[in-house]
Amino acid sequence: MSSRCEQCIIRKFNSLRAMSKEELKKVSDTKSTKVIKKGESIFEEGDKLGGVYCVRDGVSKLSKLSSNGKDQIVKLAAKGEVLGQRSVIAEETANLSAVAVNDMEVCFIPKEVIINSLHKNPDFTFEVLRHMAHDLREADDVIVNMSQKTVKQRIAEAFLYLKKNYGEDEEGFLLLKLSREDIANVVGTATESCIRIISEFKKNGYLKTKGKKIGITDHKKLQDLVDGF
Amino acid sequence: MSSRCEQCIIRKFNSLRAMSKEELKKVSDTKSTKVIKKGESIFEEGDKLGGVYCVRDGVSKLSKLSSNGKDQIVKLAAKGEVLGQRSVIAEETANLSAVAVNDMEVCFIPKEVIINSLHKNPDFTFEVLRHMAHDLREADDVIVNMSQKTVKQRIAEAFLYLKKNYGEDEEGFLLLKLSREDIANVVGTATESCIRIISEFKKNGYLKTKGKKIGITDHKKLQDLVDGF
DNA sequence: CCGGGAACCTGATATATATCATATTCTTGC
DNA sequence: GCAAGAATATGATATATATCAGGTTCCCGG
Repeated sequence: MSSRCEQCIIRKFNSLRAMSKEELKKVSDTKSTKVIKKGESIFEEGDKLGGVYCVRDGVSKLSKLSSNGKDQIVKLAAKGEVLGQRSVIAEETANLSAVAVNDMEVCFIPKEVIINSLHKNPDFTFEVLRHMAHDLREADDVIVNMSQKTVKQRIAEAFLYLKKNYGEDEEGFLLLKLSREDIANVVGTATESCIRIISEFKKNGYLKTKGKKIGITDHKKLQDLVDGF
Repeated sequence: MSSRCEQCIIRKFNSLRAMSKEELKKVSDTKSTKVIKKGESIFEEGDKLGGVYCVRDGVSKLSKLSSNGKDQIVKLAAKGEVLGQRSVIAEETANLSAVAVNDMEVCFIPKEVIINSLHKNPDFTFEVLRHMAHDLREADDVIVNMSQKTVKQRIAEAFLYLKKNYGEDEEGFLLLKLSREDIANVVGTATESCIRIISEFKKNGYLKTKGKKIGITDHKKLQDLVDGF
């Protein structure tokens, strides 16, 4: 259960890989592993975070409650991603809530260890910076999509994204199972609209369903839709 | 015209302030100052940037062309801000275009100098990181606003933002003069819709105009609108 | 295996916003 | 100071999407 960070393969995928042996030892000695069940939250918008969370398994949705009472999902974070980094660096309370989409296992790393390395190890700092630069680009792209694409296009794009990032099973169904409500909250639309469009895609032969599972049957048509044809 | 960075007051407002004396000297020796006239671009989406641009005067709009042919303005950058940093750090081509909203003066700093400092000076790297963390938070907030607020709310918010960040003259007109089209592109709506809503706000007594100048006459009402009343 | 609650689905209708068309007003170069 | 083009304004209409209301299906705990 509580293995050593030095051996942890997850680390290879995030900025922790730029840490020195000693730093990793420090992290490993102070970290604690937590199991988060589906639907539970890791932290909430407004929380003061005492550290960051390294995702070992499962997927988390990062969302923010709007004044109209709806939750906007800003990002999905899977294995290898580090949550709470931005807030710790900016010394602000959390701007987003992190809720488990399925059962998760995360490692909590106290912020002191991270901050210490940020001040002493330029390689690590630079690595964190590179990741954040990447996140910022993605966020900018989301802004453009949100304001310039139709709901239909955004839903099509969401499915392509889910396929690309989380894959599908042997039968061609998406591995990451999101509720229609979650998809609606990613895309920024009403749940009913989302359901309606999924039905339409099914009728058109772009998607298939089996129980709650959803699979892509016409990748190209979805892509064309996103590109505006 | 071409003054020394060591004396430049602008620097106080951005991450360059964390540079050492020697680093600043290096920047100053390699930088070049450029004048950009209103409407001209500093760089375009897709350009390979050879360095970053430190804004000494004027305001730039950072925008991205969507597949539907519309320009979405993602951010406005004024005196003290550094443009192109994200692309240089991520070693990617520019994701956004930077166009001058009014006459500008910028300093071009070759990327080698920046990258060199990023690898050697943890204070500087951390400072850049903090700025980027801040930008990322703002971007996340924009995503939520874009998808959850009405056009009317977003326009109201835009005016409050312009007042807060760029101020107003003695008569109460906004100092930063944006065209209706630009405002529409910030907010992500059609120019006609934007004009219509501005007219409505004028009729309601929230705004006043004089030629192309726009002023806020009822701050509270606009704020209430944004908050959903 | 059954009952009940949650998730999903569909229809009718309301509403916000985009689009198209045209008029008016500014602004800028000559 | 005027002509011409750009920016602003406004009306009519189309369309996408939200909202409300009532279903059906799924799935889990007992």
